[in-house]
Amino acid sequence: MFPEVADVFDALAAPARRAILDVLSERDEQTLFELCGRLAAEHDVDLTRQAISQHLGVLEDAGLVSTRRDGRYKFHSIDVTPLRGAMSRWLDEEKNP
Amino acid sequence: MFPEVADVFDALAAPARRAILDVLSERDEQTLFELCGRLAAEHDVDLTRQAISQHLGVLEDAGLVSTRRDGRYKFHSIDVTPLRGAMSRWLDEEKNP
DNA sequence: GCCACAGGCAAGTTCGAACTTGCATGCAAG
DNA sequence: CTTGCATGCAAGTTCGAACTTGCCTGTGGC
Repeated sequence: MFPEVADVFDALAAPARRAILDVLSERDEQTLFELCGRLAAEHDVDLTRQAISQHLGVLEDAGLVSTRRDGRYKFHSIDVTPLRGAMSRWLDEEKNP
Repeated sequence: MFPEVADVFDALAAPARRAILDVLSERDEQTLFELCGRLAAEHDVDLTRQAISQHLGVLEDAGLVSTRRDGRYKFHSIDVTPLRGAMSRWLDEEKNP
């Protein structure tokens, strides 16, 4: 039930999803419509709302985005914790001669 | 002409390529045939030699693998430098309140 | 109640990465 | 030079992710 490391890499593979993480790293707690606007305006991402929603679902399944529901709004935030776990397999094995 | 950040994420997207990096992180300077053997034996990667070669090409284009030619042998080594550059966009912006 | 807004679900299309197959190249040992 | 091994190139197939389209659900304001 917990996100796998492979899901993290799959999530990072799409440029649109990396742009979403960029937008969320500037400010947390953004709604789907806010994200769509910022992506189109500042990141040259011209996708439909549904496409962005699907990307957010992938990011959420990978554990990179957490959500909070409030009425008819759903706020999205970034969580970089899985990033460290995914990269540690190569970055932690530093040569210490 | 230098590898782009997007190439790094594309390279990391395929499980077979992550397995290649795992094998190379255990020991550098391995040939294509050595890699094929270790991948099949220890990582459940059952691909043809040509497939592994193509994956190595992608990794090399991304700057994650460096090569050295000696006669009819080609030795491959891992280079984690592009990994840090690719991840810094999110991991470096740590909250320092 | 009704309407407008925020978001979710599902089926269909398309396009490219991944993989295979077959042949070509280059080097080295005999 | 011939033979065998390590690698490279190129064309073809397949399968799934990405994206769109259309409709549905739910919430809040009037």
